Amino acid sequence: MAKIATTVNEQIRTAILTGELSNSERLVEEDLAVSMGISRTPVREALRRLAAEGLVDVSPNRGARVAEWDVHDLREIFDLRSILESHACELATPRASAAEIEFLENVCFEMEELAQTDLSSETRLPALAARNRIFHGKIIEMSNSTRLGILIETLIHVPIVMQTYKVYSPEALQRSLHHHREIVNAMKAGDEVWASSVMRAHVLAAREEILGQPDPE
Amino acid sequence: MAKIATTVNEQIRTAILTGELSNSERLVEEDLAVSMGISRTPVREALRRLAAEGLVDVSPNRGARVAEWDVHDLREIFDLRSILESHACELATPRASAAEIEFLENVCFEMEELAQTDLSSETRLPALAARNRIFHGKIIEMSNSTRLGILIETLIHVPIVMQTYKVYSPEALQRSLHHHREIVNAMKAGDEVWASSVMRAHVLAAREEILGQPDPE
DNA sequence: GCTGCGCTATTTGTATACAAAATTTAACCT
DNA sequence: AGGTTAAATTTTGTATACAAATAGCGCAGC
Repeated sequence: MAKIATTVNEQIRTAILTGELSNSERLVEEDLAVSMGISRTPVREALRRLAAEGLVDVSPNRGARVAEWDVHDLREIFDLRSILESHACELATPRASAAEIEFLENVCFEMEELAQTDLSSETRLPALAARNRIFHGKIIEMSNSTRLGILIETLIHVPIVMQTYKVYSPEALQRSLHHHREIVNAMKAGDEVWASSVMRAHVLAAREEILGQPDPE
Repeated sequence: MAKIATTVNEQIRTAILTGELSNSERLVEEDLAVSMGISRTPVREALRRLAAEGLVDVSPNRGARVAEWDVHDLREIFDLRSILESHACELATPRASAAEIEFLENVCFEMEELAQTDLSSETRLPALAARNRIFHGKIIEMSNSTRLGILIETLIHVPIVMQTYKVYSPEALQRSLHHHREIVNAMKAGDEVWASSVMRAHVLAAREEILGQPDPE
């Protein structure tokens, strides 16, 4: 069993994402350690990693709390995602191989199938969310920009992604799937402006679906 | 003496940035620890932090090495900076207060003064670089987007920034200063498209100045 | 000379111990 | 009673100890 710290990282992360650890709750190293039957050392490491991922806040000598996000934060995140993922599309389009296009089309097809089936939401939504991550991840990979991938990943770690499809209305889901198709079509046509524009719209649409109207401020 | 780990972090970082630790050199925890007269624990923590910042690579059970960047990496970084800093300008422009504009104008003025003086490069360049960081940092701060600031910061940690002005030709320096002025003017005019466009050009120009022509690949 | 094996020595990962700091609790003094 | 200070407790930060994994090295075999 290599790297307990990694396992711990996952455990704490899912605990946060599932809301098992409530917002701004204090994360006491010793408590977490004993509850997992390990020592504080790997817990400490995991907490620091999670801090780097933005899931917890740590203050010197005062420990870690689970991070808190307000609507403004989420808006920031979606704005940045819209910019960065759109850029990923732009980079990916001229590099896309036929095999990669086909792969993306397959994912599109699977998601469309899933959207039609009447499986109970408990099985359907995770399957959709997983395919969605694959779709977006593949494009980022195709962009061939390591740092871009890292930046997007740090943005995505934030919880909403988990619940994204839960709040999706049927119409929004349809629109989302159409966006995916359109992105692939644009890439197949080699039109990076088209592809990146659709991706930008795609993410911004998700933002509105989840956050509602832009806050006036 | 609070938080040795933070101190260590700084020490190792500057050691990397100054090239004191050569590229892809192995960073043995114990060695670093004894050379600093402390234990492995804070060194470990510092290394993980630096890994999160992208300055070192750590593999499980295999330790940390200082990260290596090739031209492709640097190109990626500048491209992303051009996008993100331009976005920062876009957000900052409608929010800019008169005082903030004045502050930026002051920084511009100081940099222009510095560029004219005949101080030896050893004192002039660091002063210019410092003002440059202040200028860009202020705009990011004005954008009021925490995450945007974090993303840009992780990109900037990479060494080139340190040497940026060293390789600047006099003409490039002049252009850079004019860009700064133009950005402030655009913000004063409340024209976020103008401001963000100049910023994008500003960063891309820096990219070319430092990296030369785009690699054909 | 080169490759593959196994051994030893380093080096990382985790646990535990102790010191410094912060938080909580209790007592104290107006 | 209210608020302030001072002890007591908890919690973090660092050091040390030990187990597991890796890397380096020599040697045999071809």
